[in-house]
Amino acid sequence: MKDTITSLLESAISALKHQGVLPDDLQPTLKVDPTKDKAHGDYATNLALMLAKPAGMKPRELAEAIIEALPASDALQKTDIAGPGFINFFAATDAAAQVVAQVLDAGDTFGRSLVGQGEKVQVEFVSANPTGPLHVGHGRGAAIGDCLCRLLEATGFDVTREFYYNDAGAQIQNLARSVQARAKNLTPDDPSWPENGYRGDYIVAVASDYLAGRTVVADDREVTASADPDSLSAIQDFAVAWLRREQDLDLKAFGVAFDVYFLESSLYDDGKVEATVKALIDNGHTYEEDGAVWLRTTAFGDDKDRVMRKRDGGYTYFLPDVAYHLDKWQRGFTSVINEQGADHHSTITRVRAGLQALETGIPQGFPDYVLHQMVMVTRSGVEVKLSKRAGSYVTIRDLIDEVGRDATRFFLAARRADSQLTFDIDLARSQSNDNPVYYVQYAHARVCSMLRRVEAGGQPFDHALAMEHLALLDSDQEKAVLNRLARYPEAVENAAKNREPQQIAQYLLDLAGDFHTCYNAVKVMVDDDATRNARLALGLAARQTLRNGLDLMGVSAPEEM
RNA sequence: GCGCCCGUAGCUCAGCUGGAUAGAGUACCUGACUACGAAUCAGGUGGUCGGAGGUUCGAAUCCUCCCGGGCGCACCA
Repeated sequence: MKDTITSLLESAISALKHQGVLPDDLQPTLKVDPTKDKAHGDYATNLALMLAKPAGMKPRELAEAIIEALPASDALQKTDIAGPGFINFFAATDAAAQVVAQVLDAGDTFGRSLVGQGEKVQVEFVSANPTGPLHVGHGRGAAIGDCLCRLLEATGFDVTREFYYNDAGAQIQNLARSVQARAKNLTPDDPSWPENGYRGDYIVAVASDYLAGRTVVADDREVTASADPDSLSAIQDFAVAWLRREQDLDLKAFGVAFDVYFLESSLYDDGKVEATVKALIDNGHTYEEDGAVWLRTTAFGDDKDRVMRKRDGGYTYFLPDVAYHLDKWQRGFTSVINEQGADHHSTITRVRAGLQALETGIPQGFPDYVLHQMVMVTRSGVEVKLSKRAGSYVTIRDLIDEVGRDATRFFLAARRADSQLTFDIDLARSQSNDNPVYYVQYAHARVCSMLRRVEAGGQPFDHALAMEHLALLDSDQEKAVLNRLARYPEAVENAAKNREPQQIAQYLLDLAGDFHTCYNAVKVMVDDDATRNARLALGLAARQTLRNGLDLMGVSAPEEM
């Protein structure tokens, strides 16, 4: 519908150019938007307002000229000029209703497109170090990152999900010491408890499995415990595998899976860190000062230079980061999105500067970032502090257990990534029926229920008959649903392009709202075969679209609730 | 002090990259199940879009400066 109007406007413009009303060199960008108020028709354009000045005419006069020049079309019922010079388009009912046929024909593929043209995209998200169960911040990253991947897949990209972690740094040694202390029956209150040791209960479980000689299998590793409480390195190997497995289970419960697990230590093992250092030095972007080697990141937009090799000979964290992103580029990912917490935002400039200093032709904006702001969790009106070390943080598993996977995923992905989020556990748990996700799922279940009912009543849905009578869908409520359905493909494309999963959540709430309103206003189970089947078809199209949208969010579409 | 993000109804948040009278949910009032599922719907109360300037036909949206909040600012990761 939108495309039809756009092409009509294009011919109108060229006609007006021909008549000399508009200057020949004018190249207006056409903007046709769905209207908010149905009194303004179905679609509107601000074209006359945009062109009034270059044309030297009053907006309303120009709008009249444009309408005059518009070719005749069956798709339009009428056009109007409104307000300061908007042109409103009223779609002919049978043309608008064709979207029902489109949705039912396309089925699961409705809304999918090929705009990505098979381009490889890598999305790195969660990337938690294996020192504890995933917390709610990781959950937000998982929900947003996975939804982003689904959106990119739906728009024709070839997506790789990647999880990056460090199994060798200071935090991992701290983990090993904490497990060892538990294995030796120490508690965090003990004077010889490791400084800043991990206090969480899971450390007790790791220690007990270690002493029992258990074998743990994670997605990317398998380790059998040696049970020797004095071997710190054996404890470390086991603890890392144990927590990787724990995180795998968290992610599985959340419905998120990764294609690649990438180890920071492999960058050292494969000589990639050394190679990166050498390239940076060879390119002349480094200097020595105070016994350390610095990278001149200020040459690439940073506000101060950064140490890359410490006085003790070790590397700072950002060097492997640069080597890692060079590796991504070399693996053929020209498009890389990093989804991470906003507390890491300062690495963006640094990593990009390091990549530029390598002078390998990597574009300045590589990689892309989607940052999510902090999640504050409240219980009984009091903030629950997120702290791995304290061991009292809210895990993603807690939330799934308390409010369910669907609600948790929807809640965490339904808000803009760059605004802070308050997750009120009491509200999510005690009033879970008020959660928006149920509103959307209920709309889906309602259509399923109708379908069951007509089949049980011996009047099953007649697709061919429905398609002949789609023009009967002419009430305001039905038109609202039709318009909403027609906008779904664009919503998916926009959400993917803008990297904003919450736009899908918003769309689903809008569609469910339109549907519920229609359901209450227009009875489907009527005697007239043509009317009943046309209305059922509308319901089925809504159900299909709800299902497709929920799938993009990794949320189920139940047939009954 | 410097940098990034945010500030929209009592509360939780949308607002389709500049459009028409700023919208949902929740909370609080009024109504609708002897019709398809009331986990729903219809109506009402509730706003100086943090503030002040600017850009233009038009600003919650873009620019500048303030105010307020969050997060960063290591030879930690």
